[in-house]
Amino acid sequence: MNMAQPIYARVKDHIMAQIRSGMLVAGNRVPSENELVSQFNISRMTANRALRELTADGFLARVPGVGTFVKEATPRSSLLELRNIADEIVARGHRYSSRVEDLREIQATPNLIEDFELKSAAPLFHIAIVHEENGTPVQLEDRYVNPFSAPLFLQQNFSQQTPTAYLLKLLAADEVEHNVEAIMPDHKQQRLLHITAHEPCLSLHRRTWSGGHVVTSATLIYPASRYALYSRHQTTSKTS
Amino acid sequence: MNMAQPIYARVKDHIMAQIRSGMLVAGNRVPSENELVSQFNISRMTANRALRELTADGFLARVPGVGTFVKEATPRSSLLELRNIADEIVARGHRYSSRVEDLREIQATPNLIEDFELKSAAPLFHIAIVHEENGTPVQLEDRYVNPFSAPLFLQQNFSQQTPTAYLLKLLAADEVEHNVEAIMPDHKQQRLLHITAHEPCLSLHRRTWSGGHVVTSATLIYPASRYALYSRHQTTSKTS
DNA sequence: ATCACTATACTGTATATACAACCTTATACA
DNA sequence: TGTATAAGGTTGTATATACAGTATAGTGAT
Repeated sequence: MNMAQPIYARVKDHIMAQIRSGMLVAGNRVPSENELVSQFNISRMTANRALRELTADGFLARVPGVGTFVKEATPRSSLLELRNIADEIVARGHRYSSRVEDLREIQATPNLIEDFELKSAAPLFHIAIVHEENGTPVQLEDRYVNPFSAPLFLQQNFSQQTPTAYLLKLLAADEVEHNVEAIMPDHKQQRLLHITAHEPCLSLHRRTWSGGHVVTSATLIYPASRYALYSRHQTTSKTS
Repeated sequence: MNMAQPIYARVKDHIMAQIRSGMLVAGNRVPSENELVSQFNISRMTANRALRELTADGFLARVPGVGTFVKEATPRSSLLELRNIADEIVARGHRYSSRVEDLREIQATPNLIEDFELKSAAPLFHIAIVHEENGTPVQLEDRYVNPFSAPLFLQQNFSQQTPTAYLLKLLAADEVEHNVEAIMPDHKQQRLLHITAHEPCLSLHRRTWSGGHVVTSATLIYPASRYALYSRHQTTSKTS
């Protein structure tokens, strides 16, 4: 086979494209192995590999004797990694949108002076942006950025590209600090997230260093009913 | 095949056991597919599946024309390290105490069957324990344990040693999954944690694997006013 | 000594075939 | 009507075979 992509990968892409486009949603049945055999003129083992790998990736669920089905996409954000929420939403096959609520230069408050390890008040960039999944607000991002690290920050079009994506492209993160709390959002936050007064939220505060300086400090607020933070990783294998 | 475990899984276990025991360390070469064929009297496709899946799991790296090698285990730190809350409290110079609220064998519910990757209902061990710092409840631990992994779990004295400490001593964790949410605790949880009705809590759900099996599944509830999750770590490579 | 070629080992993919286990539905029988 | 049985579709696993692509070691000719 002298193809750019192996057949099983093309079958995987074909199914993922249908999931991402919304043609297949959670609970829907995907073609059986034999149906894929007829559809693509491939062998059953190739179809099996495509479905098996998508199952291992968590997108499908298989039931012996019954069929293969699209799994529920649980909205959750990766915890330890710096990932772009827009990518996460699109990867679930959902629609991403955002509203920029504020974007300007401000003067560092005492709290921010501490956050950015400054010696005295200095200008910082600030952005407030609401990230939406299928039109529903799922994250309120309140971010401050060091002007020396990203001098062109204010000129970016953040309806095209999230602040995270821009900063990741611009700078390599050397060090990351996370602090996670459960909070009751204030009135303004409730309004921006379209939630009621009694819904708790996750507050993820993250500082990122690059080249020994604090590049950005962000508070990400997730409504509890719509989002969770997730991580799964292997640990160093040691027996002693 | 009327075996308890499929052949490819046994080959995977065989290799993982060597990695865990230290017989194979990072950089070492593992047997080639044809060597596994001779060693186990299996077909090459079965050997291929074992090595391919271990590669997808991140334990091995394969180089066409050369061989298959044990990959460097990248320790991903911290927020979510398996730490013993008693040690943390003592490390702060405070007094640790605990109250065991429940400790017995139960039958797996559908949710637990999924959590533990079981095929059908089976017995599991359960413990509910409140951890206290200077007499104030700071964590409610609701944990289920696989009896095959820790058969003597129910006989332990958990006022002397936390479940986490016992399990860590008994088993090496290969993989850990975390899910963090903000919740409003129910009445029972409020009572156990001595908090009022309007205080949000962090809910940290953690599953731990050892030797390819889910060893334990725990939900840790922290009152927002008394605890936050924190991590700070260096990143070796740029995250995309 | 250098280069080209060959043999060999290894991974990667694809197919055809086979059998087991499981589930649902239809059918036959009591 | 109710129950057993059969049939067919589904996933899960295992094997034998084939060919392509890659890396390395060795061989031989120049």
